Parts: sequence; structure tokens; C-alpha cells
Amino acid sequence: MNNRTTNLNTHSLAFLAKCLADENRLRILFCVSKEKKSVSMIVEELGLSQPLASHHLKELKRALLVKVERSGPFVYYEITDPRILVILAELDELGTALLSKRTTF
Amino acid sequence: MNNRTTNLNTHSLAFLAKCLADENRLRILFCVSKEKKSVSMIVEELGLSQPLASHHLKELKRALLVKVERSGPFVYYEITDPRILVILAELDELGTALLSKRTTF
DNA sequence: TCAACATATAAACGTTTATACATATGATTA
DNA sequence: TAATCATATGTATAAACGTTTATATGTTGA
Repeated sequence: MNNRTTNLNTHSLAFLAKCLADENRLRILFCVSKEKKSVSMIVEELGLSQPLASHHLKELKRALLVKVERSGPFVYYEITDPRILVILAELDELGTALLSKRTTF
Repeated sequence: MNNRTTNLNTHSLAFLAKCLADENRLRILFCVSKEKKSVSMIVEELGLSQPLASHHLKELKRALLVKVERSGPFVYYEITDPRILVILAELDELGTALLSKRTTF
């Protein structure tokens, strides 16, 4: 029963990771990480088609990583919890470390 | 040019996240997180088929998350950098927090 | 060298996913 | 209400993925 301390909820972990496993979604996440942005702002900033952005935003929302707020004709998305940015920064750093430490090329 | 400080390498991030986005791979990762284990040990512990375990180990190795070591007929896998465990713990915690804080059900 | 065991690879299959295109919904303003 | 703008949804398609089954590679000991 000491797995409790080491093993985590693989189900929800995999679910979150799956949402983070797409470059466009990551870009959108960073895009709305400092301030709320409308879909059209995101579309323009990232050069995505509007339906594609909408689709990925839906996925991000499904994973609760972004929250939505309507204002007039615009729908604003913003990051739910900035801690995800810290985690992603750590993961990015780890990735770099893994690359630099690897023995086999 | 201040994106440098906030935006990360979405490519390698997505690559790492993709590797973490599978429950079986996460289970394998936790399984080899405390001590190196042979494929057959992993297979037995997690109840996976041998080819399936082998396939996922290959993916984990491709992402440099595990390292391999042969000893006689056995091939031992172990976690490369334990920091991934910290990151996953944080992600798991965030997942729980997101769920408890959500407003829409 | 042969047999037995441990692990890896290959091919095939069904499922999921990202994307594009077309269209619908919803809100605003004239 | 009509027209326009912002966003969402539906459908289709191609690629990627996880899994299974079968087979191959590699190692050890008789």
C-alpha cells in the first residue's frame, strides 16, 4: 500500500498528457497564458484556420486547461491554472537535459 | 523577442507529452522508477503481453525516458532521470485541482 | 550444435486523431 | 428583419496509434 506515495492516477495523467501532446494545442495554451484572447485573435496570432483553432480550444477546455468567457460576439479563452506553465517549463528543461546526457546517438 | 522567456520548445514538448500520453507507458515508467527491471518482470507485474511491453519500452527509450542495460539474456530498463516523476506528480496534482475547481459539470 | 528461454521486430487490424472544407449557430448593428 | 461578423459543429479523409498474432533475433546451458 505504499504505492500510494509513488504511483499516481495514470488515467487522468494520460488524459492530460494527451491534451498536451499536440503542438498546436501547446501553442494555443501559451498564446492565452498571459491574457484572455478571443478566437479570432488566436487564429491570427498563430496562423491557424478558425475551425481548427475552435476544435483545439474545445479539447483544451475538455481537459479544463482553459476557461471560456463570452463577451458580446467574442468568446475569450484564458488559461485556467498557470501552474501548467511551470510544469511545461520543467518538462521542457528535462527534455533538454535528457538530450544532452544521452550516451547513444 | 521576449517570447524566449515564456514560450518553450513546443516540438520537443509535444514529443515528450505524446510519450506520456498512454496509460501503459506511464505504468511501465512507474514500474521501473525505483529499480531497474527486466522485461519479463515488467510483463508479469503489469500483466501486459511481452510484445506490447517491448513496444512501449521502445517508445520510452526513444523519448530517452528510460535507459537500457543488458545482462545475460535479460534486458533491464530503468528510469533515466527521476525528475520526470516529480513533474508527473505535479501534473497529477494539477489535474485533481482542475477537477475540484471546475465550475461547469 | 541443439533446445529453451528472453526479448525484439513485423505485419495486420481497428480505433483515434488532426486537419480541411462546408455549413450552422449565435450575436450585433443597420 | 436583413446582413454581417464571430464562433461552433458536422462530415470526410488521411495519418498516427495501440494492440494482437506470428515470427525473428539473441543468449545460455546441455
